[in-house]
Amino acid sequence: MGTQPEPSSTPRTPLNRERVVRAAVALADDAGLEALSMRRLGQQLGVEAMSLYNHVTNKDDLLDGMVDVVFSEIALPVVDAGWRTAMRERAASVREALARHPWATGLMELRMTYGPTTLRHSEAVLDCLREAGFSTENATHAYWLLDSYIYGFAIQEARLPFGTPEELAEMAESVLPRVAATEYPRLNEAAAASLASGYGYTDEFEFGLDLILDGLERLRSSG
Amino acid sequence: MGTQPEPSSTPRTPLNRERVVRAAVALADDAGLEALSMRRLGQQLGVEAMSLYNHVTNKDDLLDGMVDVVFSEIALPVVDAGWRTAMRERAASVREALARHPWATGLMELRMTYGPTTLRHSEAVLDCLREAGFSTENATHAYWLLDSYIYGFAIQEARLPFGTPEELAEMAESVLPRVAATEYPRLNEAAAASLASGYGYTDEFEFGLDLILDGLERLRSSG
DNA sequence: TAAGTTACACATACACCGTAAGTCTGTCAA
DNA sequence: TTGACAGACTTACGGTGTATGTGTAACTTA
Repeated sequence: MGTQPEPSSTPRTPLNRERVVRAAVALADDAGLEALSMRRLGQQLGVEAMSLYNHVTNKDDLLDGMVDVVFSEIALPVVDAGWRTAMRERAASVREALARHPWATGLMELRMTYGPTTLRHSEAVLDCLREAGFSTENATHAYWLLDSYIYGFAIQEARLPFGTPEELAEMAESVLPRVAATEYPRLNEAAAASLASGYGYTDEFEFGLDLILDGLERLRSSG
Repeated sequence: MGTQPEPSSTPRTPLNRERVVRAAVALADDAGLEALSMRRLGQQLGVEAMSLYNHVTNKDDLLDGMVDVVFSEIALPVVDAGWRTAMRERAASVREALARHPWATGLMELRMTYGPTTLRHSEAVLDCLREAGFSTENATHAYWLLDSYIYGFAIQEARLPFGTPEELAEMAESVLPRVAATEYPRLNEAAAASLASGYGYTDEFEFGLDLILDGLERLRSSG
């Protein structure tokens, strides 16, 4: 091979779109979306900002790619297991993905990605419901309802500052007494009850999910 | 009164926080949130950008104020009418407010406003549910469930590009044939059905809402 | 009425942003 | 060897939020 290339001084790993997008996701994950600038991302990759534009047409394009990464982490529903567990698992999968990347909920609203990932996912969900006996209309209803609930829950979860029950307790102890008591008795009552029964987002999420699934089951078997 | 002030050359209306925030809301409403810059907002008010900082500590503070405006447009639940209609009307009110200001959903995630507006609202909702016979725990569940659904629905509604059935039809005609048919039969099927029955967001919203309210009613009367 | 204080619009300046445009360099094909 | 080309680099422009300092008109107090 004659003279080995012998990467004289810079052993540069060959940047590409995949690497750029993944680095962006990582950066947003642990520094927040507002910290994601082209210059800083370039820095993270050992490269000037403008070099990124060889692999990404735009910052918007980059953000689209990031959303796509998140969506690709969502498991497709498995029809064989029955529609109900399929929907339960899908819901959990979506929630986990959005919790893993809290910035994602903020992005989804703007960019609406009718890319193959999204389309395939929608198709799979609808197919699962139709196979289970839902009419076309009811399958659509069910999809809207479930997705609305899941996204809405994810947003609220991302918005609240406490992830663990301990954080919740700490927060409640410091904030509530000042605010509430006489003026907000119901809020106080609810907070106290939540504290008493080691409150957790997962339980809360599943409560609502099951209520919805119960309603959908009734819909399925009756119509 | 001697010499009337007689605003010699500049009859400046006396800027204040209220006016600044309202102008920001108006600007975001019809030019989009990304068009809202301090300079442009100042221009809109006939003032230099820096002058705004006499009434607003921050851009974040401004955004908080905007969110507060939106929340203040949401009607408090009226207990007398019964919990179900109270919750229905509240849901409609929230959805309308968020649809009026599509940028609001994008903001809510970040800033979490435990201001008096929000607290009072939460208190009223919880009180309504408790008065209707829900246990403390179930009232909390119900609140989470309803809010998640409403917010999630609002986001999806804001994300989709077609507001009217006509726009939907137009969109479907242009996009679907290219995408779907053999590869995405269920999506096609659903789209066709939606087109056939003059599809509308309000109907979709109320379907899910009623299903949830039914579930909650069962919860209330059983436990 | 005079002096002092305050409120608030303004101008300037800085660091950072996304990105258009052009240049330099290393690799591979002919 | 040479030519093409991919891709990283440099420079520059107009935009952003906002720290800092100045000027002025309106109120307060003596």
